[in-house]
Amino acid sequence: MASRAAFQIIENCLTCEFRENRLFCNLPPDALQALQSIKSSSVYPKGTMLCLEGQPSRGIYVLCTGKAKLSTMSAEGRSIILRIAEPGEVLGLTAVVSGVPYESTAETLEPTQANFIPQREFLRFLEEHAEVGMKVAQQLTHNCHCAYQEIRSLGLSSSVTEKVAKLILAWAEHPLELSQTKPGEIPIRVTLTQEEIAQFVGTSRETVSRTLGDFRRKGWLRVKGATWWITNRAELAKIVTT
Amino acid sequence: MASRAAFQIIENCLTCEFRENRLFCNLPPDALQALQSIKSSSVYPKGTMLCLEGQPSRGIYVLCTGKAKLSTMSAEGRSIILRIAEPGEVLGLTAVVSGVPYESTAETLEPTQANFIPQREFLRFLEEHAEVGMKVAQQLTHNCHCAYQEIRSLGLSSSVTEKVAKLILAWAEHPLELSQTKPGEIPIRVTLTQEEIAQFVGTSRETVSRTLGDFRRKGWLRVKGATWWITNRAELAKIVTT
DNA sequence: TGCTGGCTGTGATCTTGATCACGGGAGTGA
DNA sequence: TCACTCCCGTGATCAAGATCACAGCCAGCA
Repeated sequence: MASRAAFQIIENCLTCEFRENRLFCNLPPDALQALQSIKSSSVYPKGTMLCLEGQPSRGIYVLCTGKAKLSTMSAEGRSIILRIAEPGEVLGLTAVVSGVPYESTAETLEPTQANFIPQREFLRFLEEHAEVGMKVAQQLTHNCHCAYQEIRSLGLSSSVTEKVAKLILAWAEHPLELSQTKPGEIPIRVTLTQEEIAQFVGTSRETVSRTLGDFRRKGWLRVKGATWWITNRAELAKIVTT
Repeated sequence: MASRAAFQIIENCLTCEFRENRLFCNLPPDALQALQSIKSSSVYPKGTMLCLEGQPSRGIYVLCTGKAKLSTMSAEGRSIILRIAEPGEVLGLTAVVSGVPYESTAETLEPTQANFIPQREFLRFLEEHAEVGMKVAQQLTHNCHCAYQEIRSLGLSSSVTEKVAKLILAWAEHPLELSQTKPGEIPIRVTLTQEEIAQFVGTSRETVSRTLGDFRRKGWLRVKGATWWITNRAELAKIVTT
């Protein structure tokens, strides 16, 4: 289960090899330099709560590696997953920008490196580097976009089967790189439990289990631990468009 | 049905009496002056489509008076309402900021005055007036906030009854000012049809009809055309918290 | 005056998926 | 090695709400 490669730590934003592909990190050199001096980088184990819904905002987190699930709860304690944040994304931005409590809970799904920037320092940084404002806007836009996707999924997809298929196909956009892959099979890494998938698509755990069982029985999917293989993408896609 | 008062037109942002209470309009004088020179103000009749989902973005609209419903469609043509935009809000911001097509359709629900600002001019304006970036961020934050609310409503509320009650109570936050109001009754103006309410809460028109009928029969609600009276707010609230 | 089209009320039926209940397997720590 | 705790699979039951079908109402209009 542990990854074979040692966990890679990114020391310095300026020399980070991923910087250019990432939503928030690709800043002009002077801004990066300033960012470097106010951030504090840490590695958090799986299951760490970076932000807690309803807590006063302390600052933002920029994900360097790993993933975090953002979720929100109802008064009764039921919860729903808003989205999975990827490296390069900023967490807690809405709270810090508008000076309100965190609007969602962020929990790491894997060991995750993140840069924390305290609220005051970040706001000052924002004032001094106006170009960063645009990046902030883009991250917020991305949040909105994901939220709208989720709304479409919850409100417009007719059946749970369709929603689950849609989710799996979305994952298939970023397939795993494996040496021993049969042609036509798409390997993906699934870090969510069935319970969490259920929270993502707004249904119950049992229904997800049944749906996945269905897909497997039809030969559209193979599951082994956290690694899944999509064995018939076309059929899955057919469900979604219907 | 027509309002007795003549439709009030706001000529000038600098002298606009509502400016201070509004999300986007309360800008520093020099920014306002610049805005004044690039905006073009119009009054649109009810039912005008200001933005169309999927169309390339041409610019943004700032609502001065009136309301607009923002909706999005699935591939099959079913549609869902994302939120109702109020005066002071900016429409089409995500599209213009990220340079992508409009993400939702905006349709006026009443005769509506709005300031249109073309994309290029707005982006230039944004560069030259860094303070505005913060307003943009706040509007985007608001969009996110509403989207998350909607997700909670769609994914976490157990019953349709609850969602409808929640919606009505949200409207009750901005009651109508009427001369002949009985004490304890909250008059509200409802510009949505039952079909649209159904799209808002993610259910069918018939179910909304039945639910409202239920509320009326229980004496919690009185309906006359577009004016409704909430006659028992406490009972409605009871449903929501359960 | 009557007609037309959009909105609303309501009955009957049928499907989906929630919920309860239980067993089984895999990892983990004492 | 044995509990113990998470996950996952699956059966049975049941209710909420989608869908179809139709009728009434009202405003606007010729």
